[in-house]
Order: sequence, then structure tokens, then C-alpha cells
Amino acid sequence: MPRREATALDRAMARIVASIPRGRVATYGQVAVLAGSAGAARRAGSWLRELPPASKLPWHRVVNAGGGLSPRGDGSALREQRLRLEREGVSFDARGRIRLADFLWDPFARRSRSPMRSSRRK
DNA sequence: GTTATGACGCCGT
DNA sequence: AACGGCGCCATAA
Repeated sequence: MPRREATALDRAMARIVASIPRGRVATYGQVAVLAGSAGAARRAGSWLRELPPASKLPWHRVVNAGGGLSPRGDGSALREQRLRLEREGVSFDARGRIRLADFLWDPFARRSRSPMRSSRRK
């Protein structure tokens, strides 16, 4: 049995994370807001950590507000996350960060364009 | 009831 | 741009 019953917030976050499209990412804060609990970004992270390894949720599509992957005790999960993201077309810059301008999920966009990497700036 | 902890985030230096 | 400080929500001790 789960060490803890799923709360309404847990279910809401699960629903949000499940809707993040392939090849896009959402931030912890964004998940919290969409789940109806703005400011609970930290909670979102803690909740993800509790997910069973067999979870079907696309947990790897949740990144921090800086476009980076948040570290945890074991770096193996971190490499797994990056691997999964790259496999669906999400690219990382030299500093290991994702260009959110290109890959951040917009839940309100009717149809999101496939990210074009031609948008180099600078 | 308090205090510590954490896959976070914003703001000021 | 990087860092430290502080606030935030929920859990665990």
C-alpha cells in the first residue's frame, strides 16, 4: 500500500503531467499553477520523487524554471531524464540547459509548432 | 505544536 | 550571470 493516500493536489498534478505533450517540457511551478496550487512548485518536486519507478507518467518532461534538470541524490535518474528528453527531440545547450523559448509547453496553444532550431539568436 | 527538509522560484546583490 | 536569502506548500520527525 502507498505510505500515503493520494490527495486532490496529487491527482491534479498527475493529470497535468500526463498531458504534457511529447517533445515539450513544463516547469515545476507551471505544473503547480495548472494543478490549481500556485506556489507549490516545491511540492510538485517532492511529489514526483514519490512516484514509483513503474509510473507511466512522463515525469522526465518536468524541469526547473531555468530550463535545467534538477539534481537528486543519484545522478543516474538525471541521465535517464536527459536521455528520454533527447530521444523525443528536446535539445540541450552547452551548459546542459533547455531553451524554454523553444520547448516550454503552452497548455493553451491550440496547436504547438514543432520547435525550429533555426531560431538562433545572439 | 515546532522544526527540519525538499526533483522550486523570485528578487536583490 | 551566478549566488545567497527568503517565501512557499506539504511531509516527516
